[in-house]
Amino acid sequence: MCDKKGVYNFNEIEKKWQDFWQENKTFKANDDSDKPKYYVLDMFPYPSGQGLHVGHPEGYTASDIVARYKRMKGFNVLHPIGWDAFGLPAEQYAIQTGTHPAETTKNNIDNMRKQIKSLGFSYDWDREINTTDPKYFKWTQWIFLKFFNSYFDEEQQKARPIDELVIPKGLSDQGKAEYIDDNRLAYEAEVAVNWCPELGTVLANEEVINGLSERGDHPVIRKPMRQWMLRITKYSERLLDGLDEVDWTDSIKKLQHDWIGKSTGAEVDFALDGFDEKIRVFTTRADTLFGATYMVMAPEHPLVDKITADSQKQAVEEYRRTASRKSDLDRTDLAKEKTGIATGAYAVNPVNGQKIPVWISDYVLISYGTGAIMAVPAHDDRDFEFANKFGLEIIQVVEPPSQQDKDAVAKGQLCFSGNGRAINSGKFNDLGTAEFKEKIASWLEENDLGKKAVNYKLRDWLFSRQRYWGEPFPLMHQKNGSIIPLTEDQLPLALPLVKDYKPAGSGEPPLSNAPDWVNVTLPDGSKAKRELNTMPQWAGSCWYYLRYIDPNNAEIFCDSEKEKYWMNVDLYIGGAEHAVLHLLYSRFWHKFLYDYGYVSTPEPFQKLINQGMILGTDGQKMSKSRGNVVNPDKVIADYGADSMRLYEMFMGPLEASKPWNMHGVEGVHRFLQRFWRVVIDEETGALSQSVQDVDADDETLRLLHKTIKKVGDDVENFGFNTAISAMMIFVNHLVKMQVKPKSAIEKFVLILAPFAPHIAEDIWQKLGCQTTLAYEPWPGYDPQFVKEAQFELAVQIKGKIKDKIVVDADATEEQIKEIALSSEKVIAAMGGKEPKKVIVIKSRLVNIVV
RNA sequence: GCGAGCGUGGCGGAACUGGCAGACGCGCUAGAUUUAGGUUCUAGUACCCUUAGUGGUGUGGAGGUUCGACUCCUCUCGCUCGCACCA
Repeated sequence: MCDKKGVYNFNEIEKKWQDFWQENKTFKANDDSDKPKYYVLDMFPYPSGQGLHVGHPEGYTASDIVARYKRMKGFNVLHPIGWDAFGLPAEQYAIQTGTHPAETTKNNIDNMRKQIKSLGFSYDWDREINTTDPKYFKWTQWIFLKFFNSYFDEEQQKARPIDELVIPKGLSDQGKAEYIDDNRLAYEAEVAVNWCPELGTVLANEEVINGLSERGDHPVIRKPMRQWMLRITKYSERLLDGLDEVDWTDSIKKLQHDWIGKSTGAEVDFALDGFDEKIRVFTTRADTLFGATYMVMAPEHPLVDKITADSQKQAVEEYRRTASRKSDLDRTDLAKEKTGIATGAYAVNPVNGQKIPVWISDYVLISYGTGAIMAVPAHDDRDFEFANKFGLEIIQVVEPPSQQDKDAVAKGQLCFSGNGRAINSGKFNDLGTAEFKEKIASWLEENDLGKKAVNYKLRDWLFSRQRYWGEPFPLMHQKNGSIIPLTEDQLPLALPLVKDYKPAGSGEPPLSNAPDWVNVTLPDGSKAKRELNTMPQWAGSCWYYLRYIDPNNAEIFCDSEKEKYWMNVDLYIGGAEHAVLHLLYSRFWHKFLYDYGYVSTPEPFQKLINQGMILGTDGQKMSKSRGNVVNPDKVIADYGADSMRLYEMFMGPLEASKPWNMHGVEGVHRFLQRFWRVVIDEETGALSQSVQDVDADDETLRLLHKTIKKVGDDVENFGFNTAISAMMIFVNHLVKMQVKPKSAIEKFVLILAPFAPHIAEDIWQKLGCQTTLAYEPWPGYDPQFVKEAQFELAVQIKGKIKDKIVVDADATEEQIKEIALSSEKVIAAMGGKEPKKVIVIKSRLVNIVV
């Protein structure tokens, strides 16, 4: 084998073409082109020390096939890649070894870039970006400052400069400043965070598992800390509406829809017996007001202190202390029984003047609605459970439609939360649920007791992290507490060098270890301190797709003419794990930039595809501990990048999870090898003698055209596995032929090229073509050849196949019927009976009913 | 608990809009080439039965609609993934 000159030497071929593409900048996207544009984007990777795993190339291969296909279809294609390079692992490594995260990151990027290049993806490498590059994060900081300097105009439903905010009259200077700060889209707030005393740091929700830290299993508690927040909730409605405009799967849309969690209902004020204050509640079931038998406030509710009776003070205090120590996870653990304590205070039900007790319980969340509820135990499962536990009154006010439920609910044995007919509700009796809601809302409004209201589950975005390896906030704090943002010419604000990457024990972030950087003298001689928090990893990925459009612009994050040409992203491929957060955050930033006219489209990503997970050979998720991780470098070394790409696509549908199988790689490798041998003489490396300039026979021509159609259609629909299967069928046909028509092979090479570009380029060259095939037009097909000349007609009697007859494709229904009925086998099978009904499906089958 | 998705040979998977289930690949069996293994090539391969047929059964299970169901409807079982007290 080794002495033959012309064997399929994939290592050599792949290196040769990767070098060629790089030297010739084959895939450089042109900003100034008459061609229609196509922007195909991959979710950029975090450059980890582990390097690439086989999951990465799945999405990247799919997008690369589309990119290459679209180029051949005459599109000007933008297909970029970069690095989402801020993040915790490099920082942890720095804590352990003292290596600067920038160095670790650079090494990891160099390694992964090499790996990615070895797969032959058609990226425009001149547009490579890196979120940790100061030239990049300058603009992340710049966008943050825009948020800081903006407010949300409710009337226009859009962001506007903070200077244009109308400030209420009669405020003191301090009051004005506070009013402004309260309206900024980036604001500071004291919020409860996951604090891990053992690690001395704050953790993200995802890093807390069952109340313990993911790393090291240390206890995590809730602790209020000053944090930066982004007011994403102002965009709830627009983020919801925008989902109608994009071409995403229903399941992803639903995920985002539910995450935003819009619910419409009413706010109702309950007077407090003996106090001037009122308790305001939010409810979606104002029609059950007559059944409200008690109230519950969140333990953190500001009224609790005021209204608690002296006799309950101690118990209430203790309950609040316990609740505050619980993590969110503990609090939401359904397995736990409901807890709570009465405050000793009473509220008055506005519809009937009934005095009802006020309790506190941690099943009511301070962060949703008004932080207090009216409890209707007969018609709310949670209230039902609570009332039963503490012996509170249950009054039925809705009659269920089903007789069975009716009795159980009446006896107080069952809670019914569906719609029904109103009872025990005074003048509202007999109303249906929907109608009741309307009527009671108007009644509340007329009597100044409440109004219609909308609530969202979506919370403002906690945007600061107590970490080193992130974008510094471009802000300074003065002694008097006021905040001075940096000006645009002061950006980027780079990270300082520190000796110690650990957070200070007090919870001060690692940046406090760089006093020279932290302490600033302002032009007027006064002192200020820089913000010590950094931004979360999501920040850089919120807008990276815009930077690819204009990666080196020093004046603006993206030139608006170029933005208008390239946006929006036509196809976005990435993992489903980002279905909510990344995609929601970047849509939010995009809409914000849209408000200022920096981007021209309301949504960034038109079409979204989530590739499925690649599992280990054992069908389990790949992990180091299971020892089932497949190394892509090894696969490429053994079988080549083309085989790797082909196998990743051949495994199954792109969006499905599927297990890896090394024999499968061998299978597609054999396919490439077989094709190679069809065309190339293995002894000499020249074109095989059997490839000749002859006309293709009818069968070959039909198969070729059918294959061209099938592969093109499948690429358009992301059915890469079936496209490959069609190409295998074609090659199997070629193998059988003594003389192979060169013209057919030329066309076939072109459709293979997006999938296995190296071998295709090489064969293209051996066929005598001088230059790269990357911009050769995608071959067309002739519809007349796609149809078969004849087909095999299946003849069924009562749905069972009795005969198969070859029939001309242009036979009429009558002719087909006749042919079928005159078949000997059919006549025999009918046994002399007369056909009752004959169903003819053209070009498929005939079904005879007797 | 709620929501979404999925169940097809030994395995990964195909099957257009209700029209021949199992394309393509893996694996396996037999044969050819080879000193042998591997490679390559040829033939076969859903299951069951028998005298190998013009046979029976088959798309998680049970019903239904239809001339005809992997496909549509109802119920049910199993798996996977989200969400998880949002009033």
